[in-house]
Amino acid sequence: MRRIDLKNVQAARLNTIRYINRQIVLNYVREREPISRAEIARETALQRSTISTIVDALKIEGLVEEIGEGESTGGRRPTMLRLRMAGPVAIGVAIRPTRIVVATSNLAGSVIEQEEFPSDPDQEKTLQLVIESVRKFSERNRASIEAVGVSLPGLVDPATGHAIYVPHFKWRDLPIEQRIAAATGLPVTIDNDANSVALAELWFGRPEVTDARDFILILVGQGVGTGIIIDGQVYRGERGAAGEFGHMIVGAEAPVACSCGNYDCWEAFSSERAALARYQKLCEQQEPETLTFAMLVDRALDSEENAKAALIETAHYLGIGISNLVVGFSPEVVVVGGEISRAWPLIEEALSETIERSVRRGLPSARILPSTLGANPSLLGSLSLVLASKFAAAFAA
Amino acid sequence: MRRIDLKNVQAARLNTIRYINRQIVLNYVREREPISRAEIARETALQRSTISTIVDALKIEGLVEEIGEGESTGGRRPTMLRLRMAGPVAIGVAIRPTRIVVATSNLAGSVIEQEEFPSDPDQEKTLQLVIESVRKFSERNRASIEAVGVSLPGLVDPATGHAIYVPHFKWRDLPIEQRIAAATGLPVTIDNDANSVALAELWFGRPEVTDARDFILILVGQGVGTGIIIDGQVYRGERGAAGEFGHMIVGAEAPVACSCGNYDCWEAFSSERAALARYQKLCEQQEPETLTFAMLVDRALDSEENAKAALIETAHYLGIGISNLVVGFSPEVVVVGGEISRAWPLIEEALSETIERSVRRGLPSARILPSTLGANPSLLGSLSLVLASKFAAAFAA
DNA sequence: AAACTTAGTTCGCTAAGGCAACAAACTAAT
DNA sequence: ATTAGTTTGTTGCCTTAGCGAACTAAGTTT
Repeated sequence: MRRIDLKNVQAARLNTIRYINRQIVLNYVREREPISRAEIARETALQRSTISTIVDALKIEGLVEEIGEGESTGGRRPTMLRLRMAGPVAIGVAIRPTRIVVATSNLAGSVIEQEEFPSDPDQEKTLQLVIESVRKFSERNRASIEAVGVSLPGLVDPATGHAIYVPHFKWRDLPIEQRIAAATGLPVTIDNDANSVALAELWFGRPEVTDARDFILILVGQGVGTGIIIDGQVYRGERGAAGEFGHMIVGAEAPVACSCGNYDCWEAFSSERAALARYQKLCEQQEPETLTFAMLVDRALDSEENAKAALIETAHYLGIGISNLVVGFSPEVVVVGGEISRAWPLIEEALSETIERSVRRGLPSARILPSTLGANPSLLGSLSLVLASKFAAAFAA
Repeated sequence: MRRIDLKNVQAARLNTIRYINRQIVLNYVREREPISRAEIARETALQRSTISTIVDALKIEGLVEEIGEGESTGGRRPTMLRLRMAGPVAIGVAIRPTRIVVATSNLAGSVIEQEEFPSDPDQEKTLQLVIESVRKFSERNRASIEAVGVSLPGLVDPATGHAIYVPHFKWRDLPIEQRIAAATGLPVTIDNDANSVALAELWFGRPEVTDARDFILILVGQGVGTGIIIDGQVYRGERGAAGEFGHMIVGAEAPVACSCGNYDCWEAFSSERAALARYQKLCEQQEPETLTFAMLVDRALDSEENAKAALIETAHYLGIGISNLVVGFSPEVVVVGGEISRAWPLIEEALSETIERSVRRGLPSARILPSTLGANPSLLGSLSLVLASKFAAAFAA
């Protein structure tokens, strides 16, 4: 029941019907593999002959492959289908404050080759490092690589391909999409890291998340980012500014300054930097500046009291912001991503406690879950920018 | 770029293509009337022959009519089309705390006949009054009336057709959709009043609003309701609980109790009841209990100082809640509806002042506009429940 | 008056799903 | 072991609906 947007709508052509059904069949193969033609026909109520024609086309395109026969249920045994596993199809570039990760993956999102290197303070040098790495992977897999996805820790306009403002690198209005596309000859998609990770959760997360049509991802890192999924797509709001919840005011006198310079933003209370600052303060005797957040989590998991206290206080503030979002969106799920999710057993209680406070008279409360995307969520996010576009619906209304 | 929901998706059939194009053509006629077949063909890039076939079908269905010829642009003069104006097609029922309005309208949402009567404290009697009124209109327009829309001031589950909880009437889990449908033999759609009014703004509001894909409607009445439009559709969240922003905590010691009994909800600070309580307090000498909010607005417009002060303080709290929502959703527009919008010149400053406070570093701020739906927004809302379903896209992904 | 233009219709063509029939391959009962 | 019944996948003809070209109607411009 969506209002048709006449400015963007595409009328249906004769091939539209085939395109729609092709995407549906492709998604059945992706989500229910291994699956037979006959079962897809039963589920979609399309004719078996129609499914066969579509599967033939998907096989020729290299998206789907047959993997032998399944069990008989009283008749001829079905031919089982799955996504084609071999061959890298996407390159993902995760630009993070200190380190940059570039990798190739197959259709299912499994990483095939991966490379990691530190960023350079100089904008041009960092960009050149990225371009060289992408070019290397692309040349090694001529023909099979179709596109590049790039995730950035900052404000991004995916429509124009410009990085509007990336605090850590002090990038302003950098046309990074065009730069990489021109240098590699490949199509490039860029997005904010939180949006990318939200997309990765939507397509490659645990079932509770991928089954949800509406959820919110909180990405805790140097800052705090949010990615909002509504009706199975990233919600951007006007000028892509939705998701800038990191700058919600949740108090005063935060332990560190926000990336925007203020001391009252949610990010200044809940980021990895905030947790580290709390730990430094608790320890009094000076901890070295080189202490990373990963090390802090390790110490907390080793039951070091100060480390645990710093994390729990950070989780408390994280919870305050989450409760604001839950009241607003009534999402099915809230996913917390970033290094902090490794410490889930320690912080879970502090998180849910704060959120319970905001549960009001019978309104459903969302489930709070840690991310399951592993050590490099923003890499999977950047890959998702490419992979999701192959499976998503780009049709109608 | 939406993820396909395999549990709800409908595969495309041969007639899907026709249905999609039919809805597109219908919406061109609605939004751009008067318009010719040839112009629709140019805009959609469909063949003139295709448009002609579709328009013929729409004429036979009684949705579209010809209204003579337009101006020549150097060749044969075009035949202009518009929505069929004659004949009521929808019945709308706006159930409000004190009065109930029932009306018929044509396809364009113009009210044709209208009836208003007070509600009865008894649940069954009120329901019987509504059913009798609907039946009268329906019998008077045999054949042409297609469906009934009902808007309610409370928690509603449009999926099951139950009024979950309507505070003013103390209705709990009332299957009102089935009751009216059974008694009148017509299809019935129900929804929350704020959602219905948001839908009316989306389809029948001023251009700044109907052109927006994302906006928020704030409906100020006995309570404060919110309707959220995202990507041209009502966002409901899990179990339809999105839009219950009225229960956001924005302070303590509100002038009146919220419908939920608490004194810290946004609704308790910003509703018509809150404004009346403020006025009573300012006047000290007892104002009669029968003073309505409409009278308060009239007095304020007559420059009575106490009335103005009560409204401005109410607007101040209204603004606090709105700024929370703006930060979260980054909508293009926020529309304020209800009696209070009549006092716009008085409250505009108080509203925008509060909202400016929350505008952070370059993030776009939404435009705040009064509703233009007239004296009975929830009536137009209930009619929209029927009319929108005729024009909306119910296809694909 | 002749040459263009634009609008709307007619008619055969093509793409793609529907449907029925059929062969292949299996299970289960006699 | 034979026969009957199921399930899968394919083949070929039918129908739907957009495409495109040709045609008529009705205007404007030179």
